[in-house]
Amino acid sequence: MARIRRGHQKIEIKKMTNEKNLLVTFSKRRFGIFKKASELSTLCNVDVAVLVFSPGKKVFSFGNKSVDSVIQRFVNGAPPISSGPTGLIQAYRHTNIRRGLNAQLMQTSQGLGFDNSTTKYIMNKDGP
Amino acid sequence: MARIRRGHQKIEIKKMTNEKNLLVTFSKRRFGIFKKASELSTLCNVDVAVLVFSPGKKVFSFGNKSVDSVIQRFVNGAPPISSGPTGLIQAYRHTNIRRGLNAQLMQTSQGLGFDNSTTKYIMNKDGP
DNA sequence: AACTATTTATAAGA
DNA sequence: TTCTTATAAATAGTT
Repeated sequence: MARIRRGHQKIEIKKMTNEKNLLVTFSKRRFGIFKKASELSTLCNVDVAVLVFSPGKKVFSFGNKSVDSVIQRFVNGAPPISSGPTGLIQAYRHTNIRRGLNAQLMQTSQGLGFDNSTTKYIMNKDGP
Repeated sequence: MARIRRGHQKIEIKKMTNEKNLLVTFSKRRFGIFKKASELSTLCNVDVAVLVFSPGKKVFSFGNKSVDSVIQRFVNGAPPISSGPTGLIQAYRHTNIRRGLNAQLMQTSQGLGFDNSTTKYIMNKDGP
């Protein structure tokens, strides 16, 4: 058939309204991120973990090692606190203190719907 | 100058040997993943967290919310265990049980240096 | 699920 | 290290 192809358009980075497209896009992009994470891990010989919650509230994760070991390494800036009613939360606490500001700024950028071309991404960075 | 451009080549996905290139690539790709994660989060209105350890052993993280809140949501399949000498590890334990196989398979694929064109990515998936 | 036009990421270079 | 740009890779819309 002699149908003229209109080409594939770029999309705006904002919440997708079409639920069917959203689900397809979610799958494609989730796969894409996991692949990129895998490549980064291999190329640079570093540990990477990615956690993604689906629209259906399932959780998908990727890690070059087990996700749990990477998370544990992440949390390890804080020695595990093994008592108290909110033990797990407390275990994260002191890393939270150091990451708090950046985390907030990052969230703010997100909230404003930041723009590829001009906005700098603000990233958490923490280390020994 | 009349230098002929040789063009930019694709690279193999294996550990980079040139340390300088590795560091540049690490920075670029880390940024790329964080951007992708941000887009996924916005487009599909889902929670995402990414943890990356640098070659210099620093940890970089991205989350649409605070990384900690996303990790906590991830771990929440298991009620926090707040006692014992390895409290934090125990808190992860029962999610580990369900994710163990996939995590191992994924790691195996990594170890074999898997190939874009043929290998299927095996991803962790867990949910209620 | 598979196909392509287009957009986006990025390897190499400046 | 930050910018440029040619090529490779991801992906939006379609089939």
